[in-house]
Amino acid sequence: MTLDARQLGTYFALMEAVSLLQHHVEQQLREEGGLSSVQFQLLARLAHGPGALTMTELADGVVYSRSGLTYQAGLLEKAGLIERGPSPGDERAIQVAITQKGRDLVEHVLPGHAEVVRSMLFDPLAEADVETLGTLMNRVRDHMRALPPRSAAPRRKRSE
Amino acid sequence: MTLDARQLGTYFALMEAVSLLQHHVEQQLREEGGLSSVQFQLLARLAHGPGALTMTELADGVVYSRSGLTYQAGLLEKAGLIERGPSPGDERAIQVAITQKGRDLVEHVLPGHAEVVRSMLFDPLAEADVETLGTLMNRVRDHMRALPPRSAAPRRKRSE
DNA sequence: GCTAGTTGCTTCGAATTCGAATAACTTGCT
DNA sequence: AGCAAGTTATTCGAATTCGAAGCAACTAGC
Repeated sequence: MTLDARQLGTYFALMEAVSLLQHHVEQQLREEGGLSSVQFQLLARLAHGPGALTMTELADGVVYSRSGLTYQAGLLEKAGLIERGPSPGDERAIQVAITQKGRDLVEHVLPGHAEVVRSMLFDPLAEADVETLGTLMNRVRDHMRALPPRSAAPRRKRSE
Repeated sequence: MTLDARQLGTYFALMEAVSLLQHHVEQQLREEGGLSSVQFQLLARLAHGPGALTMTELADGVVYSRSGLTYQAGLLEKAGLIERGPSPGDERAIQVAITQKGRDLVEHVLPGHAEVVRSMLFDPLAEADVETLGTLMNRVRDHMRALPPRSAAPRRKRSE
């Protein structure tokens, strides 16, 4: 089963565009905030969310390995942007919370970040296109999230 | 200038979906061919193109740093999947060509690769959606490629 | 044909990433 | 209770990445 020409073209355009966008976003964040893209995503998730999250919840949101998250959390904590504390319910879990300094930094780089995304991604799209793209990618994203984890799906309790 | 809610939702869905897809593709390539995503892209580009490419041409296509490409080309050559030779016109350029073994490997992992992309990305999309997505992303990609290069940093005075 | 500047690639060091192994804790089963 | 199995986070080593510096070859100007 192979992909037809149209699918291939769509696939390549999608991956290349995102790759280019990622690259530019990375540079903007580095220049204006000294942050990597991953660090910004972590901070933004913490800043936007209601309260503290555990390491696992954070990793799930960013598609990151746990060990990589430990490393980044160490850097962010050393920089005073987040704080780690024990979790009330579960002794082995860690609650990660953003500090005021972290919030300030996110606020500081956010305009530039938004500007890069706007000028690169949304500039060539009409308003209706943005909605269309959003609808499609939300559908795709939800579909991907619902797929069984690749390779040897550990048996889960029956559907819930 | 900030992004509105619809733009944000579109942006997040796009990045997350591609991230998930990347992750699964990476696993499939590793399992079935012992290749990283980057290595596969390089081989695929060489296999599909007309003939040999220079290192720079290869790097441009994959948005990779030159030094990273040198490293990967070294690995691929050691594995016998590509060959590096002098370039006719320019003594300092390197012509990179794929070997038969490289072609065979690409052919071997291609079906699985296509299957992952199909089941994750195209499964939830109707035919018309694929065309729509392709049209939009091609437009975005072309727009991004046409933007002034990121490296032209106007102000470089922060010497710290 | 010489010298300065540019281009193509590689080498080097530092930072980041992942997976496997480990430690601490929780849950389930008998 | 007590032991086995699962979960959560970290540490460790190996692989990969990037940018800066270095080298060799080309180009332009004199």
